[in-house]
Amino acid sequence: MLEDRRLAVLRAIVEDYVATHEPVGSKALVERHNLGVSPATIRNDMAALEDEGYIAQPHTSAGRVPTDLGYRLFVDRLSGVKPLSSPERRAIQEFLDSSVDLDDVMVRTVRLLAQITRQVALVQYPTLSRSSVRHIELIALSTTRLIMVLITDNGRVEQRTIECAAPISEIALGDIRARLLVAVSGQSFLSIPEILLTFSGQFPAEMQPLVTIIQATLLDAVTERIDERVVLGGTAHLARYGDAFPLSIQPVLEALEEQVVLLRLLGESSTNTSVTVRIGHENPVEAMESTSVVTARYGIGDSTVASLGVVGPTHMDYAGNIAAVQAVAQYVGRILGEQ
Amino acid sequence: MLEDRRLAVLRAIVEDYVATHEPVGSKALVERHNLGVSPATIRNDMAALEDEGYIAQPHTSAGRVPTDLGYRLFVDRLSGVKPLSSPERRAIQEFLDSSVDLDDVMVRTVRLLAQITRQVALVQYPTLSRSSVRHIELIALSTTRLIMVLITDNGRVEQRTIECAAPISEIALGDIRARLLVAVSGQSFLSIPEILLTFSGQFPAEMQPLVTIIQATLLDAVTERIDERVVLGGTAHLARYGDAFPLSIQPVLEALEEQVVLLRLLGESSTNTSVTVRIGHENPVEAMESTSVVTARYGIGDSTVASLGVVGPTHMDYAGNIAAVQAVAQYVGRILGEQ
DNA sequence: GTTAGCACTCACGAGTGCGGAGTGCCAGTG
DNA sequence: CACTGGCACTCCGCACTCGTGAGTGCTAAC
Repeated sequence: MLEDRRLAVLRAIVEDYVATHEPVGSKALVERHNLGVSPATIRNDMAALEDEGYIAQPHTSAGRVPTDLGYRLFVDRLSGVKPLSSPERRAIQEFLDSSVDLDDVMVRTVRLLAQITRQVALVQYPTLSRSSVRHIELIALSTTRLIMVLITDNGRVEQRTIECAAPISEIALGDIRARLLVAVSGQSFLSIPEILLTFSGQFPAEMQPLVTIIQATLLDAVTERIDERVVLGGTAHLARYGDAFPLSIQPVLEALEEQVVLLRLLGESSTNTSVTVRIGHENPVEAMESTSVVTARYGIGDSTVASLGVVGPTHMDYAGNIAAVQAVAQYVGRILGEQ
Repeated sequence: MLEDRRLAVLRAIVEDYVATHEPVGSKALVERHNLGVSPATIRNDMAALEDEGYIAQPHTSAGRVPTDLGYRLFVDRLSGVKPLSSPERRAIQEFLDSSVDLDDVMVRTVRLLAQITRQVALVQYPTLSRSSVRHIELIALSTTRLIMVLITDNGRVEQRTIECAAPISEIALGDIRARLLVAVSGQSFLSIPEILLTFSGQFPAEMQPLVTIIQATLLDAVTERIDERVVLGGTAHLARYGDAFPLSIQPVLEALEEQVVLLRLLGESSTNTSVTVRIGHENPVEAMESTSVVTARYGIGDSTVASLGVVGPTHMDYAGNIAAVQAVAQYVGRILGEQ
């Protein structure tokens, strides 16, 4: 009973603070929410909540502000996910349905997510590690330069240019291309390194330099670059909070320019729950100490393919963002499955 | 003589204002620059410059600030391009040399440009209109879905997925692929529409639906999407000027998320001079009224391929940015030519 | 054409005072 | 024992004042 009210107070504080971005006091709290008690009682609860570390006051005799821990409790225990309205759902579906290729799906998704959450959105390309090779192409661009194009079964296209020391023989290249196609076509990316182990044996000595460099490039493409691409959108939303945004947005913008950072933000989401929320210092990136990240995995069918999510200030609308991220992840998975 | 000093005064004002971001007064001016005259004289010149619209004062009895017109004159008449130091040049070369493919060149270029200018950088992909087709590939991903991959002679890869109403016949697809390859291979993008006019005639009636949709997609790819891609980097630099940045950075960030805007910023650069500078209201985009854009074209050999540039506040270091943009454009052209 | 002097303007910062929102504590009540 | 009303206290934020100084325009002299 008592515990219940404390939690209700925390919830009310978070809701008010998210709405106003201003420290919230006991009196305002009882006015806005109809908790059936007096401000004085609320103050006692607040004092307790502060002792436990869920809220804090910026300075003496100011209202209370939720701490990271407070948001954590709020997210874990209190907030029911509010489902999107059906017009919203229809809009998502229609918007994503009109995509023409994978790039387009990614770009549209990131825009959509940024727009409905009014936060910075991240969308990771389907990971290569779960994909298999649909086609591989080797094409000479000049006498010493060729391009390798790799097409996955879910429509992702990877390219690499290769610079050769010696002039490329068209015949040798055709030969390698044909045999490589047979060897890797339909194979999963994870099995490629093993397949390549014995691949170069079938070629005569004079072709070895070319075979070797092609092989190395392919190996590099299926290992090094796995999971690499993340698209980003809606950075303008960061500027929406004038000075209200904790500190400057510069370090945040800087961090968001690093693919590595984006991958870390998205990457380590747990697999058991559908949506992962990382609040403030819980983030694995230092510059993101004053932001929260909401991510979800999306997949084609049952297999997990990649993650997407949003980044915003810790005082974000968690319920809304969680719902949006979840819904968009669902739809993206569906779209990719359909195509 | 008199005119000369006026220009020198304008130059000094611009330089000081760019350095300090604070209105500059007559006394400070004679102290920092050794113009051989007294503050009073400078004041007369300032009054004249203000009448002509080159400078303005934020409020009565404050120092002067250059207007867009002032910057324009400064750029046109006064600033000598300061060449990059040779270590800088070497760094550029080395950094770009280690790129593995076109995507990589673009990403590295935008990072490099953002880093040396400390501004937002834009780099446009080589335009398709000047490219020709090196290879085209059609690959079935499922029974009703196929992917078209287009490879240009400068290593750019374009992809499109195609959804068919009826199941795709592998044999028909192979046939179309072979003939399409013969028809468009080596042809310039501009000539593709013409070539396609008579292309479908050689196929029997039952293959027409498939041929038609492939043809339409190819046509779409070589016309609609031409010039479309611009990469962006260094947005964090916008946040560097606290309140000093004219107004909020939000509209600027929003505008920079639109590919169309980026293309307009880059696109209309004049061809006769090597570098184009557009100052404040000279920009074709409303949200960019308080920013300046420095762009240059880069090309492989003599043919113009695309543009790159930087975006920053009007009070930017024009001489430095012009030099950097010019140098980077040169090196990118060289790298793309080499590969 | 240049300079020195002078009166004037006005943004800015420091200092002051006050109101109000908020708190903690304590004593009283069902 | 939990809740409430009351009270003293803190301290932020705002408005106001005022002195200072940088900067200007004008005029008269060189």
